[in-house]
Amino acid sequence: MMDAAAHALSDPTRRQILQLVRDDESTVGEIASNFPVTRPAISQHLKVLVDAQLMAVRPDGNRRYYRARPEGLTDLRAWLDSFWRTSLRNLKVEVERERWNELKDESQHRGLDDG
Amino acid sequence: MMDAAAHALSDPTRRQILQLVRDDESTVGEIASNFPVTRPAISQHLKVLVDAQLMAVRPDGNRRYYRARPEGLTDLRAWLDSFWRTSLRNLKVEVERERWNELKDESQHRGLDDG
DNA sequence: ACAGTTGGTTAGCATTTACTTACCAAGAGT
DNA sequence: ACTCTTGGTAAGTAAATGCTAACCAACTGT
Repeated sequence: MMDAAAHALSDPTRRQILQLVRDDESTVGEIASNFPVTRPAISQHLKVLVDAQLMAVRPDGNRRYYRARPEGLTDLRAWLDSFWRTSLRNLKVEVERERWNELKDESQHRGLDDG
Repeated sequence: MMDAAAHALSDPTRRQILQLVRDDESTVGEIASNFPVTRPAISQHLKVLVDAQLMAVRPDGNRRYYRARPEGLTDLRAWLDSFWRTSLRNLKVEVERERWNELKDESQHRGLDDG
């Protein structure tokens, strides 16, 4: 599920492909012309992206139009978001605890100085 | 930058490690005990995660406490969010255009039937 | 019918990756 | 001092990955 999406996004070329078709569908040739690698390489990347449900194909006669499929990112985004949120919350709680301890220390020192 | 984070997250074991230390820091041994692989393997995964800035270490005597570093996800999250949002917006626009064309067709047919 | 375009697939290659075993260094506890 | 615990590092290995060159299939336009 999410494994496929995470794996697909791990390659920089594949991320660039996604960005390239983000706003407009385009053919394999068009996509490949934007990269320093051969068309078969792009074709293989496209297969990975389609398998991961991050892209969809629309055959039209001779050509095949590829477009981005944002829904394919849902699971990964959910995971990332959940992780990010709780992790950050924990961090904040800890920082607050530290600050609290510092304040306690200060007041204790003040108490000693006064006594 | 983001490449390292994306690459680090592409491995399921590394994602599980992150989730494991999401709420509490823990030592290498503790982490490793949750996986079917040897401790050196975990150590290597931890190196990847730290290099990608997704984790931080706190040495304490003999042990090393690892914790998640959510800030390390900022760039990747931003990329994903931006991609997801604009891509989805484009999709919506297209669906609306299609629906519009359908409506136009319908009214044309009605016109023909009436004449 | 036939040449050109478009793009998926295969085989082979070099590199990377995830793993294990063996080893080593540093701190902890007796 | 010396042993045990903890964990990083190195070498080696099998599998996966990204690439190219060569090939093939399907559709296009003449």
